[in-house]
Amino acid sequence: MTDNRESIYDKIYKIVRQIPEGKVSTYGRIAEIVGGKTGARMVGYALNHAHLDETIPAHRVVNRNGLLTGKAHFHPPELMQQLLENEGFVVENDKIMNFEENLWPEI
DNA sequence: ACAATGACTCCTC
DNA sequence: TGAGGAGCCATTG
Repeated sequence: MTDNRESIYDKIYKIVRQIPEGKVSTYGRIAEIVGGKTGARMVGYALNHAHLDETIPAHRVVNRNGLLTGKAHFHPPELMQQLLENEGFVVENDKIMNFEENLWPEI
C-alpha cells in the first residue's frame, strides 16, 4: 500500500498471473514463492482483492487439498469450477481430483 | 496500539 | 477417519 517496495499483494498477483493455463497452485505454495513472512492466509486475502482484476486467474488457486475453498467468492460461485473444468481439470465435490498432476510450479 | 477477521495450514484428540 | 483448536501474517475498525 505504501510506497515501500512492492506490497505482498503485488508479488502475489504477479505469481498468480504467471500460472500457465491448465495448471493450478496452492496458497501455501504461492506464499513460499513470494517468500518473506507472507503466510498462506495473506495469499487468500490478496486474492480477495484480486477479484477486481480479470487478469488474475484466481480460480487456479486452491488450498493444499485442491479444494475450492474460495469458490464462494466468485460470481457466481460455480464459475470457479466451470473455469477449472474448462481447462481440463476434474472437479468433484468442489475438489480438484487431478490437481496434483497439474500443480504449478513444477517441483 | 489493541482486538477482531480471513479464499490457510498443521497438530492433536 | 473425522472434527476441533492453535499458529500464522497482514489489513481494518
